Amino acid sequence: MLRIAKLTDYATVLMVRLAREPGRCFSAAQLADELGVPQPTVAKLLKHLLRAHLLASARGVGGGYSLAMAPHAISVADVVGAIEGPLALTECARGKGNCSLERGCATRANWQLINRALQVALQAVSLADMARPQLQPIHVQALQEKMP
Amino acid sequence: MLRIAKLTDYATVLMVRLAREPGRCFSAAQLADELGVPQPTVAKLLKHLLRAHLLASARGVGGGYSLAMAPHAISVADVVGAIEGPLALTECARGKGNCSLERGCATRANWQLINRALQVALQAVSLADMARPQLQPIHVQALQEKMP
DNA sequence: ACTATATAGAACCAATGCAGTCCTATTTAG
DNA sequence: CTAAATAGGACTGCATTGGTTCTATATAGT
Repeated sequence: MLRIAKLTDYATVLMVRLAREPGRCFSAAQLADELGVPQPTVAKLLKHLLRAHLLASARGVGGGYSLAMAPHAISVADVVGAIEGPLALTECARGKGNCSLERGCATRANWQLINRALQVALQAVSLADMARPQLQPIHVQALQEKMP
Repeated sequence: MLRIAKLTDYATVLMVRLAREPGRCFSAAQLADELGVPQPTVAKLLKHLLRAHLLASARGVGGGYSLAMAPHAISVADVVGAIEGPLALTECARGKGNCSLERGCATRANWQLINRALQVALQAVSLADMARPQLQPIHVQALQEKMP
């Protein structure tokens, strides 16, 4: 398992579609029709992505959504984060010790490192990359430099 | 989000505990008591881990569980896989196209690569590593060689 | 042989979270 | 002024998960 939510999956597909024509403005109905996903669901996702500042919107007739940044400046991590919130594999990985195991739980610090590795992996892939038919192998090297 | 299940978290804590004394045999009650997790829950997890061949068991009086392999030979990916099943971030990542987007979904192949990167990251960390107080930074380099 | 202590495996229940819908503003081009 | 859009909620049915319980089986010690 360890799967992302289905809605998050849709969101990435949406974003990749937008990334193929970065300037253009798409209405929710248009995207829903094109991707074969129900219109209300698409609309909801677009709102979420907007609030995360990944999209720009235009209201009224002829309005719609477009990318807020260049495709290469938006990562998969951004999209996942916008829909699912901050990445936290384990309960304790997001601070606030509501972990019943607290004392003697030596695995915590290690989970945070794994967490970080995952995040770096998702950040390494941009929408521009995803829009390409076949991505280059992901290079999560040099993790040390990115570590605090 | 993108979190592992709470039970999976428990499972790793259990396995790390066993990894600290690889030879020793622990009963479910013993582990439950030591970790502060309800006994039935611990028992269930141990059964799952057993079926995945990560543990060996001994029935009867004085019985219990112990690691089936050396701590360095069991990875976090093994433990996660034993509890949550095979890793598949997206619906389409696990074959069988029950993905409504099918046609024109160029993101699929790319998700599979991300998937793979994650798996490699989890496989790179063993129970022996987790048992250490502070893990070395994860090196998911040379991903190409591991790719088919 | 009998009993206490374990695991083996399955069935079961409650609750949380998620996918999806709907409704009511608000904005804007024509 | 109207039609076409987004903005932002609230709401609901369902699936998954966390957790329990029950029965069967194996084994060490007496």
